[in-house]
Amino acid sequence: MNRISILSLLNPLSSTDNRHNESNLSADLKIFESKKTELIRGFQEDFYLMLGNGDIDSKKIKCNVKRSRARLIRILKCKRLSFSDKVSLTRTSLKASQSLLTLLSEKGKINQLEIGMMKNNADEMNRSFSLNSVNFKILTQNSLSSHSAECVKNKRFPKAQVELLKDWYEVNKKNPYITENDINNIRSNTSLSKMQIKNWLANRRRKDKLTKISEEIINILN
Amino acid sequence: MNRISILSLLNPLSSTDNRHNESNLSADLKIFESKKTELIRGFQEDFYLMLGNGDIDSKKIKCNVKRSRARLIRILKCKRLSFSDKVSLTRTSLKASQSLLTLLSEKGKINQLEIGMMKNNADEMNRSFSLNSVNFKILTQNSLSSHSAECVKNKRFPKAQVELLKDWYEVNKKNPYITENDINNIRSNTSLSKMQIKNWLANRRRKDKLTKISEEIINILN
DNA sequence: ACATGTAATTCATTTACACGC
DNA sequence: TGCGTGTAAATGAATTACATG
Repeated sequence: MNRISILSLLNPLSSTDNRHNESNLSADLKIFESKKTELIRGFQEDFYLMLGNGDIDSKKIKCNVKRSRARLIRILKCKRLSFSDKVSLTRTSLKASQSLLTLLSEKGKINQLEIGMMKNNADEMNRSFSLNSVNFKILTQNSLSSHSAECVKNKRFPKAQVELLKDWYEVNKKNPYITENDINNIRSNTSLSKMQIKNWLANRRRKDKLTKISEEIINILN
Repeated sequence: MNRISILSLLNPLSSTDNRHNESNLSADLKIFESKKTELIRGFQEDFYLMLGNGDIDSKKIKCNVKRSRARLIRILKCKRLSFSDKVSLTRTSLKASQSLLTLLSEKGKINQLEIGMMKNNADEMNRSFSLNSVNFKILTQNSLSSHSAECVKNKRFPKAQVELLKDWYEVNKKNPYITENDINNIRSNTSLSKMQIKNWLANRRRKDKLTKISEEIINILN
C-alpha cells in the first residue's frame, strides 16, 4: 500500500489524478473531482486536528476513524460516480488514512496501530466490501489504550497477532500448554499481555475440545 | 426423529430407558433417573398448561420453549451425569418437545410450527452444539404470529424452506425472476407468503451482485 | 496453572420494508 | 404491478475477559 504524499494531502487541489488530466472535463468528471476534493479536505481537517497541540487518546483516534469511514461511505453513495471512480476514491481514502496514522506515529503521538482494512488477503477484503459499505477501522494497541481512562476496549486482537497465536497452537497441538519462554517470544512480537496469551490459549483449547465433543454427539445421534 | 410416546410423557415414571433396566442401580444411575424424571415432569407440566383451556399465542409458545430450553440446559449442567447420559437426556427433551408441539397442532391450538433443532444435516447440528449449550427453538409461522398482537417476529425462515428457495435460485440463476406459477408452487410447499418469497429473491439477487462487485474491486486493488 | 462457566462485545448475515422508477 | 436499492432490526456464531474451584 503506497502512501499518499503529505503535500498533496495538505493541499488537495494540487493532487490530480492522471486519468483526469484532459481539459474539457465532463460533468461526471467534475463530480468526481469535487467528491475527491471533499474527501481529501476531510482528511486535511483531520490532519490539523490530530497533529495540533494536545494529547491524542484512543477515543479521539476512534472518533477520527469513524468520521473518516462515514465520510467515505457518504461520498460513495453519490449515484453519479462510476464504479471505477468509487474504487479510486476508496484507494485515496485508504492512502490518506495510512499517511495520517503514519505521521501521527512518527510524531510520537501514538505507538502502534493498524488499519483493519489493510488486509493482506483477498478473502478479508471480500468481506469488507460485502455489505456495500467499507469497513476500515483502527485497532489501537494496549500501549495506546492504557493512556486513556475512558479507553475503548478493543475486543478483537489484530489479525496478524492472532495468526502468530494460531501458528503456535498448530505446531504445539499435541501439548498445547505454553512455556514461559514461548510466552515471552510471542510477547516480543505482539502487543499482547501474558494474561491475554494465556487466555487465548485456554479458549483455544476449549474450542478444540468442544468441536470434538460435538462430533461425537453427532455420531451418536446419527 | 421418533416421537416420544404421549403416554410416557404424561406418566413419566412409566418411561424407562432400556439401558437402565437392571436392578441394583448405581448412584450415578439414580442421578440419571432423577434428572430424567425432572426433565419429563417439566414437559408434563407444559402439556397441561398448553393443552388446557384458553388460546395459545406465539408469545406463550415462545415462553414455553425458552423454559424448556433453560430446563434442559440446567439439568445438563449436573457434573455427575456422564456424557452419554447427557446425550440421552437431550434426545428425550427433543422428542418431548416434538410430541408436545405435534399434539398442540393436532388439537388445533396452533397451525404450523417447527423446532429449529431438528435439523437434518450434521453441519447444523454441529453448530448447535458448538457453544456448549443446546439451541432449540420454535419457529412459529405467519399464520400463527398474526393471531397475536404482541407477536414476536421470527426473522429466520426454517432451514428446509430456505433450501427450497436456494434450489429455485440455483436452477434459475440465469434469469432469477420468479413467475406467479413458481411462487404458488413454493408457497404450497412452505409457510412463506408471496411477499416473503419475493423479498427473499430480491435480497438474493443483490447478494450475488455485491459478491461480483467486490470481486472486481479486489482485482482492481491488487 | 488449569478447566470451566459465563458476560460482554463484535460482526456478518438474514429478513423486512420504504422509496422511486 | 415488479423491480433495484437503502437501511433497520434481529440473529447467532465467534471472540475476548474474567471468576471460580
